[in-house]
Parts: sequence; structure tokens; C-alpha cells
Amino acid sequence: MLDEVKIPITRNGKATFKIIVDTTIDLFYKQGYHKTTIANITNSAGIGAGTFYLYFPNKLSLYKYILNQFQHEIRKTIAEKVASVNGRFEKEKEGIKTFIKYAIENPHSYNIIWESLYIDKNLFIDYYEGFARRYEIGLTRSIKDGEMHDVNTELVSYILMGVSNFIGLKVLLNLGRNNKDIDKLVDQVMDIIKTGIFK
Amino acid sequence: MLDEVKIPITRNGKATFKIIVDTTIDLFYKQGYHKTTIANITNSAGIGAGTFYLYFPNKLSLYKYILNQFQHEIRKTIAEKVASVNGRFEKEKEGIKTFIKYAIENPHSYNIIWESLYIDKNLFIDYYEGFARRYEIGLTRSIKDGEMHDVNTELVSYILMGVSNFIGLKVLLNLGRNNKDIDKLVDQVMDIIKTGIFK
DNA sequence: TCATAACCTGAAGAGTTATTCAGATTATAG
DNA sequence: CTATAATCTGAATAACTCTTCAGGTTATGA
Repeated sequence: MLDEVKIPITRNGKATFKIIVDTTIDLFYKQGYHKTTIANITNSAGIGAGTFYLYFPNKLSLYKYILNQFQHEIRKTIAEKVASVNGRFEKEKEGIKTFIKYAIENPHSYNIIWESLYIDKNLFIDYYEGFARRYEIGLTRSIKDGEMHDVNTELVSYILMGVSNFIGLKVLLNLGRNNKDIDKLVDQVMDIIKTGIFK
Repeated sequence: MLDEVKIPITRNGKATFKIIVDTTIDLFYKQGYHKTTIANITNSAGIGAGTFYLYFPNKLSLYKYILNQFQHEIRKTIAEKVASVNGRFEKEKEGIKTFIKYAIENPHSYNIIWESLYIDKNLFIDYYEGFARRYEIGLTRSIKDGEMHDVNTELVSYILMGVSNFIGLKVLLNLGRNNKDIDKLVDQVMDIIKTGIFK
């Protein structure tokens, strides 16, 4: 998968590699994976058609490379933010908050990750199963610490991912109203998750 | 949009039209929109290449036709189910339950609707904004009836759509465990939505 | 400085796909 | 029975896309 990618050695090579990746992220975001052609990429990047194949055997391997980058970045961001907060409840809250904020601040990555379902289903499955498993660890600890009801942690993981993803979507696509103050929005979401909606 | 589609007049024409639509739903589900070619469709349907263009000017118009069909079907199904139940709280619960069950029982439609985001963003936006607005009407009534906390109805709409969609996804893609008893699964989800997850 | 590995190019070939259209068949109203 | 509208066909065309490769440039270690 990633070993198909040839990492450049010299400074020039690294610069070309980077411009390919950056240009492609932009094109995938704007046009989607399927509508983006190799010619689109090389033209936008201002390089010869053959140069692309110096580093990537095809479009899919480049997509996987980009997806992998985003995956690491998101997890790292959340892990760092959560570590800087004390108390189980606060950690849980910070994790959810960070994810939603990340989605809002990184529409490119958000969009490209979701598209994996229509590029290679297994990429999507791996991504979300991995995410859910990480969530479960935190949730299980929260229950032990008595800060959370004794819920089905797997189910709650998917519920939380669903909420985060759709709130991200709402803001990204500018759906509906209430999209001005992100902090306030996220606080409201957290309140609902905390206390439920029915009396 | 839909006026681009030529509706057949005779019995033969109607049969051909139907086989095109049914075959395409299957192909879109299995291969996705972009990987499905007109040749795929006409070969699988057992018709000449030109016959396709008798009814649809291109692949996109056929996609829109199918999306529209599913949209109506889902809304009709939910509306009927909700109408058969008494009491605001029960109605709300039945609506959510029906959606989740519908997604599980109709993986074709579920898959094809989500893909709209990567075919034409506006189709996706229209679909979910419409859905959210319908949700809000019910939620506003629930609050008036004192069965729901005084929540931001728009936000809750997106939260509920997120939950429903990801639970549907979990079951459809067979993510994680706990996928045997759908009724029990949905009940658990409803419980969490009702009382929240934090103490 | 110069040999060499790394890097770059874009024209060309092979393959794929959408779409048209002239000609044929079928169903049915009159 | 027959004129006519509806329906159907699939070869042909045009356009697009991926990928290769022979030939070129650039950077750098020795």
C-alpha cells in the first residue's frame, strides 16, 4: 500500500512530491476523487505527466497516502488535547470537542476521509473501526470512574462518531443556521449528549 | 431535472424503463455511481446501448430519478409509521426507530443517498436540509407538549440524523459486534438519546 | 570537474466510455 | 389490414484517460 510510494531523496524531489500531494488534496476536495484525473493533477501542479509516476504507481496509492496522513494527524491532535486536561469527564468532553473542531477547521481532510466509502469500502471500515475502538477505551474508563452511566460502549462510540460527523457536516456545508460561534455550538452539543433530550 | 426523463407510454416501454432503473440501482449499490458505466447498465439490463438514451439523457439524470424515488419512499414510510402511534413521545421514538430500521432493511437506498455528496453536493444538501426541517417540526411540538427539554431543535435534528446514520452504517457494514437483534439495538440507542451518557 | 544517480519531460499508444444515428421491429388506433 | 408512433438496435465516432518510454536536465559526491 504505502510501500508502492517512492519517497524522493533530494531537495528538488521532495519539493515535487509535496506539490503533487498538496495539489491533489485540493483537487480531491474540490472535485472529488473520481472526477480528478492524473492530467488534472500534473497540470495543476505544473509538472510533466510522467513525473507523477515517478512517485506514485496510480491515483489510488496517492489517495491512500493522503488518507493515512490525515488519520495520523487527527489522532495526534485529539490525543494531545485530551492529555492536557485533567479529570475523566473533562477528558471525554475535550475529545469530542476536539474532533468536532478539527472537522470544522480541516474540511479537506474531513471530506476526503468520508469519500473512502466510495473508493474502497475497506478503507472506510478500517478507519471507523479503529476510531471506535479508541473511543471505547476512554468510555470504559469513564464508566469505571463512575462518571458515566453503564452504557454499551461500542454503541456509544458509534453514536458519538455519528453526532460529531453530522455536526461537522452541518457547519462545513453551511446547513441550516447557528453556524457562527463554533465554541457555543459544541457546548450545546455536549450538553445534549450529557443530559439527553427527553424528560 | 426530472423532466429530462422520458416516461414510456406502452407496456413494452414501461417494462424496459423499469429494467433499466432496477438494474442500475443494483449496480450503483455494488460498484458505486462513478464506476458504473452506461455499457454496464445496458449489458446487465440486456438491452441495446442506444435504448438507454431513449429514456435518460445521461447517467446523472438517472441517478437523480432514483434518488428522488428513495426520498419519497423513506418519508412515506416514516410518516405512516409515526401516524399509527399515539402520544408525542411515542411518535418521536417511532420516527427514529423507523429510520434506523429502514436504513438496515434498505441498504441500497441508504448507500445511494449518501453517495450524493460525491456526485452533486447540492443533492446531498437538499436531502438533509429537507429531512432536518421535518424533524424540527416534530421536535418543536414535543417541547411544547413538555415531553422534551427545551433544546435547540435544529441542532438536535442533526444530532439525531447523525446517530441514525451511523447506527445504520454500523449494521450495514457489519462494523463491530452487537448486530444480531436490531430491535434491541434500536431500543438501546433510544435509551441513550433519552437519558444522556454522563452522570 | 565530471561521472552518476536522481529527476523530469511530453508525445504517443492502447484502452475505455459516452453518445449518435440510420435502419429495423413492434404495437395499436382507425 | 395498414399507417403511424413508439420502441429498439449496435456499429461507428469522437473524446477522454492512463501509462510508458526514449531522451533530456540537474545536483552532488568524489
